[in-house]
Amino acid sequence: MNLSLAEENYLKAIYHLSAEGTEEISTNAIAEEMKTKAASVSDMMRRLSEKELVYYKKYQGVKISEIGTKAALQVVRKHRLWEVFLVEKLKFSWDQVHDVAEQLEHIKSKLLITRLDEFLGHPKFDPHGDPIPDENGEFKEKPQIPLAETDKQEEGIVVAVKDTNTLFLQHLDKIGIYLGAKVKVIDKTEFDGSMEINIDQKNKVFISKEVSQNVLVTK
Amino acid sequence: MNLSLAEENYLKAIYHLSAEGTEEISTNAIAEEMKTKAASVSDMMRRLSEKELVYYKKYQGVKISEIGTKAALQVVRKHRLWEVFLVEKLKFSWDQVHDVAEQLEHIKSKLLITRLDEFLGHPKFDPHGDPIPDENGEFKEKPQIPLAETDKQEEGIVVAVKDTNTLFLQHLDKIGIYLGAKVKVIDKTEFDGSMEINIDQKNKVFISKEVSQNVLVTK
DNA sequence: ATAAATTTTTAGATTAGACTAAATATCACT
DNA sequence: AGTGATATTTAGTCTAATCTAAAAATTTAT
Repeated sequence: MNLSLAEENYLKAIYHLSAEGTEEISTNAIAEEMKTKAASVSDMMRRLSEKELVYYKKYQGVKISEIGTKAALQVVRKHRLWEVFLVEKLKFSWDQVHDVAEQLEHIKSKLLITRLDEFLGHPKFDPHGDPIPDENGEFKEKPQIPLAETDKQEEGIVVAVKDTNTLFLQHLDKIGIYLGAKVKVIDKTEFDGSMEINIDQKNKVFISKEVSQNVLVTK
Repeated sequence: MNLSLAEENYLKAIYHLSAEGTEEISTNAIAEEMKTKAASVSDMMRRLSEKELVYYKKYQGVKISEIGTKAALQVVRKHRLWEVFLVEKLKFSWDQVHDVAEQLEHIKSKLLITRLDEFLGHPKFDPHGDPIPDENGEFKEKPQIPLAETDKQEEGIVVAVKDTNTLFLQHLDKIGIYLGAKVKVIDKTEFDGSMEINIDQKNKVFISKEVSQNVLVTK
């Protein structure tokens, strides 16, 4: 199936919205995600529906189809492989990769992705800790829990962030939290949700609830 | 200046047509190069002219401007850097790179190109032997002469091809001619322009005039 | 259960880019 | 210089994607 850039972006948005909960996605939710207007979304849903990439009944929201999911996963795969390339080979920092990967994910070439995947050594996770689907769209999640839910004295490896907002990522850089960092909860304050943690058995830092809820770790 | 994909492609085409001879490019020549119709070209020339990327007088052909040249050279730079990446890092063959580089050249990110250039070790020539312009659009040609004009007993290194047609490149692969091959003219036949050459002091092959005119060498 | 608020869809315009057919310029030749 | 051939431009459509404003459906709240 040959999809336009806009179609790929809509599918990806719907896929992501589906992933985080409900199955039936509202027109407004998509409009917000895509930073466009509801009218444009309605229109596109009609077209995607004709191509059987989504199930769509007027006023009843939309649900991504099997083929739609396949297509979305291929875009996600490309996006995340490029992110690995940008960070590992071209030394981009966390907050620089997104916009560029957003463009690169639409390059159409099977061979390119096969070779890129090989070149990078078949990575299973991108620099934010998100899993990279394989050629068939299969992937497995790392079990991830918010740092906020980690108990005192417990340790974990930072594997992902929930919020990928640039300001947040820059804040993490500043504190010294990075992907793969080993963190240990030293102290937790119940009333404001803040905590004191130890990074790589070196730096001790205080982090707010906002931070601890958005940093995901594995044991 | 923010250019659309179509605008970039037109500028590149005009730039390439300018490079090989005349300054005033005809509407039809551009239409042929772009595999589109003359009417579409007229339309685009009007728009590029408004943006001062080309000088255009109705019925008098078009000439690329300074800013137009700068823009075209940046696209060429990106195209050729990506070609180096595809061939050297991802093991693409000569004839596989073009279509993909054609897409990659439109990715917009200054940082990406700076870093890619570094990663590749600031290459000066692409895999076809064509020079890669630097950030300012500067580059220098290797002195290149068609193999056809090389005298008997003379040697040269294959540095470029004139024709980048897929069938031609595949033919070269088959014969055993590649970029960087050391060739020596063993015999030349005047009446049909064919010649017998020696590749890397090993294989002896016969090549037609069509081939010898399109393979470029340096001494 | 009905009115008010909200969400979603439709209708109608707009823009970039391409196309065909028709009109107009230029060129080439006697 | 005039005419036929060729090249180029204009005019008018088309499609994908977007938008605003208006209409219609659904949800919420009294």
